Amino acid sequence: MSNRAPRTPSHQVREEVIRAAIEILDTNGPDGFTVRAVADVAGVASMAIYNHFEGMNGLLDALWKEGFDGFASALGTTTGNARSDLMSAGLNYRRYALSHRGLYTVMFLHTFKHFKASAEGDYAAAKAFQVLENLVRNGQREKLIRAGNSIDLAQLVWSTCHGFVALELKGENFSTNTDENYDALLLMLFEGLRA
Amino acid sequence: MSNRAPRTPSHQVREEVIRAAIEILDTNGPDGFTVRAVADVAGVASMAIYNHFEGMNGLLDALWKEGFDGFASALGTTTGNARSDLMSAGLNYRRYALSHRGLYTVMFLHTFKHFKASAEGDYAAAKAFQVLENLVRNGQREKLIRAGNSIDLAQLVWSTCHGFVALELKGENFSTNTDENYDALLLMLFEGLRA
DNA sequence: CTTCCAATAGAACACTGTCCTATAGTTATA
DNA sequence: TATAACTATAGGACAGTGTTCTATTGGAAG
Repeated sequence: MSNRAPRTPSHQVREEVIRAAIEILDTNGPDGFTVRAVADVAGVASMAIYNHFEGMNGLLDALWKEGFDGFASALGTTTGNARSDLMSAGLNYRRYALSHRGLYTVMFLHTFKHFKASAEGDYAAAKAFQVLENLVRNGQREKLIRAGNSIDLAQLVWSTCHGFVALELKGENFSTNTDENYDALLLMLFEGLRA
Repeated sequence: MSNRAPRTPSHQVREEVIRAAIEILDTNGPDGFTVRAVADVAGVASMAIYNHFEGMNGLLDALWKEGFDGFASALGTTTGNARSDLMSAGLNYRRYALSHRGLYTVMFLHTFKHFKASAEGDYAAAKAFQVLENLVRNGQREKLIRAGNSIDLAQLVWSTCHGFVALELKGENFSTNTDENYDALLLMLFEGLRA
């Protein structure tokens, strides 16, 4: 007879590992995020992380890519109205970050040991940024945002949203009514960038 | 005869350790930041970090406090003119962060394993935030900033500056002329918050 | 039914934070 | 000055890290 743990079908291992990794990061942050812990939660042998990814680094890169792809989707829900698209992008930025703490941690909040995003990872990040830049350009076309380098302006939007969310997730938020204050941040942003 | 390393005088050990810790964080970030590495760079036995601090956590807490104290000083250079005080606080925010990468990393950018700031650490952070809040209040008194909860408004200022700096230090800056774009960020901020 | 891929268990390595012990340099006190 | 108290040092130990290697065996394809 066999004492072995039941074998996870090959085609499920990868997604199980990613699901477990996100679960750990969502719940505990980077602290308990180890190869062995991820494998345990996934119900999979540690070696799976080396066979299906390239170790911890490869797993992080997969999370990075998944994170930025989802981020681009969350920001890019266009309705045609430039103003509401910009506003909802701002709101969705925070919404995505709060509902995907783990992925946002990998993308923006934590420096994982030895981790460096791959070329595809950088590309995914650049594509997410491009979504934002397009929104800015649409806003400029509609005279909602002032003229100027759209990359620079998009960077300002990104910085502003990220700063708020980063401090909120780190617990460095001294504001009491955080939701309303984020609305105020977005209004401030559009007021400060208007044509 | 003795093969031992020369002994560091007691009253110098603490500052040597802190100096070494900052040096490592400034140069390599959190990656090579280990008890043994800090001790080596400081020219001190590893045990010093346990005798003079409470291990790695205590060292991080000391850096946290030093960082926020310096931060408060950097932001709080008041000249009497509310407008220029606000503007220079914004500029000094980034200047401090860039010239104290290591401390800024401890304060805002990295989640160190098991680290939780002490009560005194939190107090130092709150005091630094208060400096910002006072600047906002002065701005409100001078009708440079709109009425409203000064804590919430200060949080917006902090978020905005932090977001830009965090992305810049993380290398997620797509803008070309970063210095000018930060100036634009501050102008956007004051435009968006004006009375 | 046989073959072959891959998921498993388990050991091993260097490196991490942490703690313990023993030694010896430094300082303070008698 | 001589003794005592303090503390910086060396070095080992432990449980966890990421990583790699081996051997076994479940399960799917032929």
